[in-house]
Amino acid sequence: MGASKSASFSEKHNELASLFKALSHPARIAIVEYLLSVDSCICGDIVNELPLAQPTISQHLKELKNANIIKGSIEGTAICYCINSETMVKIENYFALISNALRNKCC
Amino acid sequence: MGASKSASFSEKHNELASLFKALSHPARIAIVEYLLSVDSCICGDIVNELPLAQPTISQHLKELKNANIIKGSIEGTAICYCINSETMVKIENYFALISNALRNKCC
DNA sequence: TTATTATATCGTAATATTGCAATATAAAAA
DNA sequence: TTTTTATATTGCAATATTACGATATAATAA
Repeated sequence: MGASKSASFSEKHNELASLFKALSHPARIAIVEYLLSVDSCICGDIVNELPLAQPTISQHLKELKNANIIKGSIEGTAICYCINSETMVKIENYFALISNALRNKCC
Repeated sequence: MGASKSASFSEKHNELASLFKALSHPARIAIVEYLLSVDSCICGDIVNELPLAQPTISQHLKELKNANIIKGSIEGTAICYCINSETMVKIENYFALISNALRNKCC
């Protein structure tokens, strides 16, 4: 048989896994960090920042958008992408919870 | 052509992506949360906790171990797995950094 | 020694991801 | 309108992941 027994797992576990999957490619990490590094959200030059062809970047942006990690809004001809801080805080809180739980452990 | 242009990206971006890739499957999230839920690290019963065959779980454990998300030590016949809190704190700090950077943004 | 028990590895089929050329779409500029 | 510019979609080849049966390994129990 093959991939994806996701139906066997809880909604919560699947959602978390999807979030991390969106961040599981160096190009997508690079996009997130690039969006963090620029002052405003006025983008449209992500294609020139990465060593990938335009369709590939478009695909990565789509995955980040589907995972709610970035938001995109039409700005004339270009599309303005920026990071969805809500999602970032959500992930931060998850790990805060984890490392808090770990503080009461031996190991 | 096909997958993985990872050589084109920075070491840092590849490392982060690998970490998130290790967490990008619901079974591996379930393993992490199970390890968090048990009091001690005495495990060996992860196989009974998940709806997957033993070789599949062994494979997932290997990936989590390779990513330094869990640690395993031999405990007689069984192997005792537990979460590597250092790595968890590392990820937590990364997102703290991100949401901190986002506080100075408009969007 | 011979079970038994727990985990790992191998081999392989099913499926998913990645990357890009070609092409489509859609808005602004000429 | 036609051209230009920016982004999205399609189709497909290369590659990676997922899952598991069969089997190997390694430690303890009988």
